[in-house]
Amino acid sequence: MFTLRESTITSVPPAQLAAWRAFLEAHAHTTEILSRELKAEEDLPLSWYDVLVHLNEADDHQLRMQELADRILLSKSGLTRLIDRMEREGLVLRSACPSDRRGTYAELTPHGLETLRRSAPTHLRGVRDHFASLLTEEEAEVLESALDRIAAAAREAAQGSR
Amino acid sequence: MFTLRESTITSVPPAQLAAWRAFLEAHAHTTEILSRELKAEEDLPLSWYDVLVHLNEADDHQLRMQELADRILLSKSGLTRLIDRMEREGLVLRSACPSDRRGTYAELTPHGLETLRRSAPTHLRGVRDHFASLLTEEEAEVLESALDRIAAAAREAAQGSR
DNA sequence: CAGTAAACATTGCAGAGACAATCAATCTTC
DNA sequence: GAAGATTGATTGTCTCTGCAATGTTTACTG
Repeated sequence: MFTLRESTITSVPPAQLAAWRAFLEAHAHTTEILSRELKAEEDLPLSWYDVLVHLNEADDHQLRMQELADRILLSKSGLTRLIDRMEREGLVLRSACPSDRRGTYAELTPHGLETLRRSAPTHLRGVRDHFASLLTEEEAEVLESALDRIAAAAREAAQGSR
Repeated sequence: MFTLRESTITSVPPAQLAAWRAFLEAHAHTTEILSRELKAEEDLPLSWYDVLVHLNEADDHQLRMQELADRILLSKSGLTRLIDRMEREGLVLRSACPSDRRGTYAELTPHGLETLRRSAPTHLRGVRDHFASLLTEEEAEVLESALDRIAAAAREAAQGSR
């Protein structure tokens, strides 16, 4: 009889499984805290901050909706609504893409830039206090390279199923 | 003049900031993929799987609502609705706590246990393929200890604000 | 160059979660 | 041991998100 317990077939080594669980816990807790702090101190949702950061890093402070959705890891429709809300508050604006009339740019406004500059210290302090300062230099390097590898693999795998 | 740029005051070292970004990316992509795979192959939401795992690990296959909510990192009301849905499908059931009549247990049913056993290989394979197999033994150990530390600190910090 | 296919963004809809208010039971304290 | 505070869970309501369908524009193909 070829009786094997399922757990034998698809097991994950204990150290790796523990790493996976720690990964989930750490993410849930840290993002929760950073989100609360940003909301409490700057009245800014973390998702808005994320949009501001990515637009600020882009050429001309603008990005195509599709591209921005990919970068902040949100669905297209999710981004449409998010930009709706932020546009209502004057943090971003939509502009037509001249070369492709289907396309739309989301663009940072001066008010959006100012909001980002005002909020960044709060967020960066949070990242430092709740994440960066708890890592040694060596650990940070290991995390970065290992997690980059994982993110890259996942991005490719996701591409296939989309 | 004591003019310091804000970024000087609250900066995060590049290696740590890169680690933070890789952390966010890796989490978003891997959970997305695992969730899709579990949904596609077992028609089970990841949040349901998570409940099944934690109940399975608990004594008598049951946990107080509060305790379960803490473990799966969900709000109390969120868990109430989640257990509603799972109870409707017969995967769990509610039972009264004998010692405290305010309390409610969520308890694994045989069908729930069977569903867990059926789904576990899919999930574990996903964790292995998209996470564990991409780490060396040393990396896994570093991740576990570093992320445990971060999770523990965040848990304490969150406790204060609740 | 006509006709189909693909890409971009938005909209309708429904699922899922958080917060605050509520109800019931237990604990505290005088 | 009664009044008030606290705890456990649920419910009402609102926000956010994803999926599928839609309208519009562009790209491909015979």
